[in-house]
Amino acid sequence: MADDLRTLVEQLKAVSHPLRLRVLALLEPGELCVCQIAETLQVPQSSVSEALKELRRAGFLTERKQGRWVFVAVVKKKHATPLLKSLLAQAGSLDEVQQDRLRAQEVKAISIPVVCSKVQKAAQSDPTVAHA
Amino acid sequence: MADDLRTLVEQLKAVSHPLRLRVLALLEPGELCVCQIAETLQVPQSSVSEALKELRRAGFLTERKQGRWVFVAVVKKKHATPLLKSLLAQAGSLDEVQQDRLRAQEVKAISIPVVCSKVQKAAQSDPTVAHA
DNA sequence: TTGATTTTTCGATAATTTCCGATATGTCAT
DNA sequence: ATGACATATCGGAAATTATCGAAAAATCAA
Repeated sequence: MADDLRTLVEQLKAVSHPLRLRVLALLEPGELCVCQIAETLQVPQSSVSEALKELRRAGFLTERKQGRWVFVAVVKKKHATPLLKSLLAQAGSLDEVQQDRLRAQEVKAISIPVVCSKVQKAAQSDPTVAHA
Repeated sequence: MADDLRTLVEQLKAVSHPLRLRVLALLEPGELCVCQIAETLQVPQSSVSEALKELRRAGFLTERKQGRWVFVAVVKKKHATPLLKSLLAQAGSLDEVQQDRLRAQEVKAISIPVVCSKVQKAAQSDPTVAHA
């Protein structure tokens, strides 16, 4: 999939960004929907959406639409380049990533509609800080 | 060496750039001096120097000063992260990289002082095109 | 249909990066 | 010391990217 230099550079650019790398690493254990990611990482939902767009363009993600929400996941190992695999391995051992994953567990314990509305309200009300 | 997310992102940024990635891949087979790289890739010497600075900051290169010139090489496998290794493996199979390496062979057949003066003259005279 | 809900896209500013000629630094030879 | 040469750094204009609120699009439910 990275059969020329430009493509490889684009893939690297996709992950050389804190949020995008966190999102990719967050998804490794299993799929999440957009609002779950936003809530887990405490960032605006539109930022998550744009991060996902880049990761998709790079070929790192797959999508599954279920009703109104979109679940994203890392491509299966079969389709992952060696580079992606070792990137995930290396990222997976980082504290910050492990904490994100713990947080995702908590978020997954809440029903998706509740998480989504939480994210939406956080956007409306308070800028910078994340609700109460 | 990449024990936190920010560090890993910095390393990825270092290689998510066509020239920097080409330089890194070019050095895998063995050390070269700055002017050899500039001549091989047909880019201004200052651009090479800045590319090397980033790659060094990321911890990918080692340096050896010999007289007026500086030889750079990729760190030994012992000190390379898995990520760096698979990056080099993947880059090494790209056509563009292989062509660069062939060109480096030709450049290495010329004595270094001659190569260096060539690079220097190319800078003075003709912009964009590479002399006659 | 309308309204509610989730995600994407747009818009516009700010911040960062790229690029390369010109200049500075450092090193050798004399 | 001086000059020649290799590399590094600077300056600053142009291009790219980041960020996130606001608006649009898409989907479901009634």
